[in-house]
Amino acid sequence: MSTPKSERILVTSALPYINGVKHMGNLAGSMLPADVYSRAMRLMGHEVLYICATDEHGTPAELAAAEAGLSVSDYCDKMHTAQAEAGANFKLSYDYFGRSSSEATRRLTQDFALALEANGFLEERTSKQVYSVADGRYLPDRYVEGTCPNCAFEGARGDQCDNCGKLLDPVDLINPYSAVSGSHEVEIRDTNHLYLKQSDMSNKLRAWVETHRADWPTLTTSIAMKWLDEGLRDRAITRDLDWGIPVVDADGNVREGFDGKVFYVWFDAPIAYIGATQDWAAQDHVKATGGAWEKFWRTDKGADSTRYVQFMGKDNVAFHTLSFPTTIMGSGQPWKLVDELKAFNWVTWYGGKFSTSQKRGVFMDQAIDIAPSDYWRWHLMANAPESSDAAFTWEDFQASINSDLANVLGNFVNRITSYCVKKFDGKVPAGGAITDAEKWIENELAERLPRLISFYETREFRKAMAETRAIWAAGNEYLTQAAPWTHYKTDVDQAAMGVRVGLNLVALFGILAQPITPDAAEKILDAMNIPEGNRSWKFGDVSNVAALLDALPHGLEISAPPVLFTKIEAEDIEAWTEKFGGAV
RNA sequence: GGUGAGGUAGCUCAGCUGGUUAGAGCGCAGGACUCAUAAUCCUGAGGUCGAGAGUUCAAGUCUCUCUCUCACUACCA
Repeated sequence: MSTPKSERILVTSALPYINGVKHMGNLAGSMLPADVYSRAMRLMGHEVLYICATDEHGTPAELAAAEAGLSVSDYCDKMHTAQAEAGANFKLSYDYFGRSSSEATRRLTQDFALALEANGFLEERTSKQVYSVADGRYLPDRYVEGTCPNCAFEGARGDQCDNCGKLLDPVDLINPYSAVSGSHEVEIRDTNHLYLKQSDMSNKLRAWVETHRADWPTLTTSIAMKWLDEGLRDRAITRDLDWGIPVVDADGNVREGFDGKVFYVWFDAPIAYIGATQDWAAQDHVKATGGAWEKFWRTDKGADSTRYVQFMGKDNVAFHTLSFPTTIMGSGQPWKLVDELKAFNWVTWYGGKFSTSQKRGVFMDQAIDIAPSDYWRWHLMANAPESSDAAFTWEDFQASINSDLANVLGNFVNRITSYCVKKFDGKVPAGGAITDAEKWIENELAERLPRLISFYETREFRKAMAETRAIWAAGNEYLTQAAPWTHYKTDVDQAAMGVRVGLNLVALFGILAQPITPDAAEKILDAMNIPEGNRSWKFGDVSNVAALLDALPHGLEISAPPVLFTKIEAEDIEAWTEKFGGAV
C-alpha cells in the first residue's frame, strides 16, 4: 500500500544524441519509460521534475554537420528543434528539454574538472592516437578503417571487424585509411589528455553499488559489477576536437597545452542533467513559482529528500554507475547521486538491429506519421525490453493495438457511453440495488489497483501494462454480469445501476490511461465531463473502491466519445512492411 | 577471446528466498450474449520449463558440463 505523502522525484532520461531523430528502440529504452513513470508519479500527487536534453558534443556531431553542410552549432540548433518536436509529438512530458551545449553545462563541466583535479582525481597522460593528415583531425578508433589482420575483410573498423567480430586496435589494421575522407595519409601521434582516475574510486563505487543490489534491476548491477570485477580503468575525459567544452584552468583561460581539445562528450553529458535543471530553474515562469534546482541536486539544500531515478539503455549503464558517480564523488561536493536506475535492453527489428543506413526500423518522425503516439506508447511499454531484448514486428504491433486498445478499452468506453446516451438521455443515472456484479468488480479493483500502483512504483512496465489491461477486461466482464440491457426490459432502475457503474469505470480508466495513452485519456475524461482539476488520483488512494464506482454526480451529462482507436488493417501492415523493410 | 543477460505453451512473456495437477495475453476450437469498433464474456485444447549429469524427501527454481541467441568489451555515443 502506498504511503499517502508527497515525494519529490527527479527523473532523467538518457540524453538522445544529436545526430538524428531517434528510432523507436531509443524511445522505448529511455525517454518513453521515463515519461510514463513521471506521468504516473504526477498522477499520484508527487512532485516530479522530468529532465532531458540533447547530447550535442563529440565526433559524430561534427561529421554529421559537415555532411549536412552546416556549422556544427547550426546543425545542433536544427537537430535540437527536430528532436524537441519529435518528443512533443510523442507527448513526452519533459519539464525541461535542454541542451548539453548550454552555458550552464559548460560552466558545471569545467568546475567539476577543476574540483576533481584539486582532489587528485585527474591526471594528464600521453597516449597514441590516429591522426589523419588530409582531414586535419584525430580520428576515433572506429573512424579508421582498413583490412582486418584476422580475416582479411577490407572494411574492418579500427575498434572491431564487422566481418569476423574480432576486437582490433587501429594499429593492427593493414592498409589503414580515414573513414571520413578515405585518405590513406594517416599516422599515429602522441597526444595529451586528462584522465579520470576511476581506479582510485573502485572500492567506494563497489560499496555504493552493493547497497543497491536489492533495488536496482539485475541488468544494472551486473553490468556495474562486471566492470568493477575486471578492474576499473582510468578513462580519458578529453578529446582532440574543436566542438565541445574547452578545458580551462582556474582562471578560466584555456589550459596550457589544451588548445584544440575539449571534454569528452561522456564527461559532460551526465553533467548536462544538472545543467538542464539549472536552465529549467532559470526560466521566468519557474522562478515566479519559487522553483529552484538545488533541492534536486544539492544534498545540503534539500536533495537528500529527493528521490532521483534514471532511465537508460544498457549501453549507458557503465557511465551512470561508474564514471558519473566518480565525477560526483570525486568532486567532494554535496551533489546528489542516483537512487534508482532503470536500464533497458534493446528493441530489435524483426530480431535484427535497427539500422539507419539500411533503412531498417522506424524512426520517431516516421512513426508518428504512421500511427498516433498513443499506439506506439502502449505497444512499446506493454512489450518493453525489460528482461531481454524484445523484437518489434508489425504483426505484434497490430495485435496489441487491435486487441488491447481498440477491442478491450476503446470498445468498452464506446459500448457503455453510447448505451447511456441512447437509453438514459446521456446523463449519469441514479437508482438500482447493489448485486453480486457490483461486489465482484469492487473486489476486483480492490485487488488490482494496489498492484498496478506498485508496478508503477517499481517501474515494472510490462507488468503495469498487463495489469492495466486486466482492469479494462474486468470492466467488460462487469458489463456482461450486470447486463443492463437485459434489466432494462423489466427494471429500468437496475439497468441504471449497471450503466452508472459502467460510466464510473470509464472515468477511472480515463484517469489510469493518462500516463500511457494521454490523448485517449483526455478524450475519455472530456466525454465524462470531468474538470481538469479533478483528473488526478492522489497517492493512488484505494481505501474506498466503492466510492470510485459512484464518483460521478448523478445527472451529470456525458457523451459518447468518437472512436478512440481505429484498428490496424492487414493492408496497413503490408504497406508498412513495404516501406520500412520489415521481415527480411 | 573475455564478461554479462537470456533460452518456459504456435507467438510474446510471468514464475520471489526449491514444495500440492507449471501461469497470463495473443492465436486456435467450442459455447453464451447482443449494449458495442463482427466487439465482449465463458469454457477448452496446447508445454518431458535449451541438452545432459548432480545435490535433495522434493528442481523451471540450486551446482557442474555442454549448446544456441543477444549485448557489452572502456577513443561511437
